[in-house]
Amino acid sequence: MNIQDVYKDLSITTFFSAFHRLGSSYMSKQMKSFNLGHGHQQFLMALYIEDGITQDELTKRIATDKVTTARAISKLKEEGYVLVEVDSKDKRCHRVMLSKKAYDIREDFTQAITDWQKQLLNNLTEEEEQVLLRLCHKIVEGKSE
Amino acid sequence: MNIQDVYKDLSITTFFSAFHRLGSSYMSKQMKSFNLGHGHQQFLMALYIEDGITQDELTKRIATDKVTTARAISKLKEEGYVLVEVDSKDKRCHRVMLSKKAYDIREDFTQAITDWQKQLLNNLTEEEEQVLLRLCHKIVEGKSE
DNA sequence: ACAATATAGTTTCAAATGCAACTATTATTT
DNA sequence: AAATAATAGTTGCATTTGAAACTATATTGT
Repeated sequence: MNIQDVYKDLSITTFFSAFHRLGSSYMSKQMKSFNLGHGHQQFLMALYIEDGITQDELTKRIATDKVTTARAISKLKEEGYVLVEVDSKDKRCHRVMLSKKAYDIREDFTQAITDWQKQLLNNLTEEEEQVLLRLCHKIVEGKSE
Repeated sequence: MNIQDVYKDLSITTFFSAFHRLGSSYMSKQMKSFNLGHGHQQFLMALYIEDGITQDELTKRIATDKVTTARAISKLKEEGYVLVEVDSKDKRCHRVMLSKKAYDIREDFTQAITDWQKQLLNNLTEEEEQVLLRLCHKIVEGKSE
């Protein structure tokens, strides 16, 4: 039984899970230098994209649980990467702001993600990579209405 | 800031993690009727594709940790879905065989996976879905040499 | 043949994650 | 305006998961 046969019936779910695990493992090591775990990566990324959003917005964008967000932000605060501030208009909302320290590591951090992506997708052409990203976007767009 | 902008800079890693989480959550509920968790799904799937492979082979195909495999198989055995047998030639290897019970649930089980896939990819055309699957295969092929 | 190395699997421990129940604040209904 | 419902976040508990160290068997090198 060759390798194509082995994977031929695997579902999308299995692929995504495998890619997630491989990425977690890789990023765990990379994030150690920032004193963070692989799970924090997405939160930093989302905040680089839009600084100052609330925990609830983070939860929605990352498609995770609010508990996970709360704990991730708590850790990021503890490590000095973010500041948390209660919204003046709606006191239920906590706004998360990136610190200087967070911007200081931005380049190294995004490089680590880029490196991982390159490694994971090394078998794809530039064009295929773009197609894959576009399909991912399209999947997400279908969910966010 | 509209939804496209929000996701426009997200990396492949973030997408895969989100898809994995969404799938885990969905499959957790589905797997309850089999007395299993979402993590067992991939092991059953791999065994339906090739019955009687060793734990080590399972670990490699699912791209997980051997600890995770050991525990998953232990649970599947406990629930009567598999039988484990020490290889006669190499006593280090444990071969995992599907039971009748495993084949009995096969249809319902694969249906659950199909349903999830449909739900996740509902925004994609049939053709796009095929492209996505093909790209996933290609990514994996690059890893397995 | 024996020592060193590699491989398959298990055990132990620590970290990540999710669900349910909770508090605090805001919005809606009557 | 008071009661009810909805929303944002937190806490506690249980489950899942992975890394490191371990045991048992097999392979390799001399």
